[in-house]
Amino acid sequence: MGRPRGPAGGKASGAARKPRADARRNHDGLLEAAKAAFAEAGAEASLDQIARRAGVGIGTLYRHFPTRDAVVEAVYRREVQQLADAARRLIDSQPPAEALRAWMRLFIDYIAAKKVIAPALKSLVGGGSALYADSGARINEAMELLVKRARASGDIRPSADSADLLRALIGFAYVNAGPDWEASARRLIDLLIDGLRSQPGGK
Amino acid sequence: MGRPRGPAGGKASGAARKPRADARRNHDGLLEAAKAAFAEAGAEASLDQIARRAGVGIGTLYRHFPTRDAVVEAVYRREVQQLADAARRLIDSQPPAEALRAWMRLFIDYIAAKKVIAPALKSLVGGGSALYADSGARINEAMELLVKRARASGDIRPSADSADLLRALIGFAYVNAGPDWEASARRLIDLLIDGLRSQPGGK
DNA sequence: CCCATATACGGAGGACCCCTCCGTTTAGCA
DNA sequence: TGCTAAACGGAGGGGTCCTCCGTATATGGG
Repeated sequence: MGRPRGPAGGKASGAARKPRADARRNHDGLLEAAKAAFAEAGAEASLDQIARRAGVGIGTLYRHFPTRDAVVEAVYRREVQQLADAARRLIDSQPPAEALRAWMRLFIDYIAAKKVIAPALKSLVGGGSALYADSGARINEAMELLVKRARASGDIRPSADSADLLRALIGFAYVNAGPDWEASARRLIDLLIDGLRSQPGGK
Repeated sequence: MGRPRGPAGGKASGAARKPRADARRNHDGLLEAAKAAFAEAGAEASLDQIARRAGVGIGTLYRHFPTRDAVVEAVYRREVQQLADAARRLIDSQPPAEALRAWMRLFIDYIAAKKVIAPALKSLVGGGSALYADSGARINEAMELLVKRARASGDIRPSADSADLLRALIGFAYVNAGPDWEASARRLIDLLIDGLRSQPGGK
């Protein structure tokens, strides 16, 4: 049958075709619209509305993002990356336990600014869809790095577990309503840090 | 004109009529069906299905419970009451800080058994509908009682705040997925207690 | 016992949501 | 420029929550 004649050209396998220009444009537009919609309406924002806002059909949205979770994940991948990077910065600029505290506070600030991130993280620590695995892993690594350093330096008890702390942090952040929730979360972080500094079961 | 002739009789205002027998029957049946449905399918169980299961129309369900939250609230009011009562029992049987720890663990056990309770409590600590106010208040009181005693006895730091701790507890409970979540929640409770026993900011 | 009427019932239907499917349009290589 | 693979878009199916209103019935005074 001869070689294929279409623009698909050769490249049997391996490098995928470069996406079409309109596809890329729509992809970006959808992300922008989703980001805005989530910030306004929380993670419950309707996908139909997001598509309309981006000026594309709902079908287009679903081709780019197979499920609503995929939209959320895509929107916040970048934010999560920033959060993870911050951990490395903090660890270089202050004592391990303080870096841990500072990062946890930063985490809370992030949730406050973009509430959508919380459900995404919940699925990390829980049984949610595997789509969040990537972002989740980054956060996990950041937390683990901070905890390891603090443990190694003797700042916190040796039994400190990074997964536990992450759960706690997500929990604090999840209860994100009421005028006082941010302050409350910060107090709770301080309480955890104090607990970590004391001896287990000690007075 | 004259005075009303129907069975409504006089009683212009004040004591409401006794509800009709069929109404009471349906109310109970709906609660039973809802309890079962929530236990099986979690808090997301469909109201249409609950109505069908109870053998009544969806309209009947909505007359008895104006919103889905009202159904959840009604179902779990009793469980919440038990939890609140447990606080009083615990406080009489062990030292204040230990009573606090034991109650927090009990709370986690409750969530594990009936996941539906969690969203209800979230709305307490957050901005949810006022329908949960009643159950929420009971839990709040229980926590406050425990914290006050422990503070008064000097077991925990004077700055301990019961609302903060309740937030934390709800947060731990909310992240209720993964095989390890209960154990993790218990470790975190211990960590909080250790923090509460230490001096703020102290080593 | 009967019957008038307040009370309760039930489900069709509206508004919204998520997601699928497929006929139509278009970008971009040859 | 022509043609084909890629991308588009929205109708529509199945689901949810909740409202509305015509119909049925429990109940207590006469």
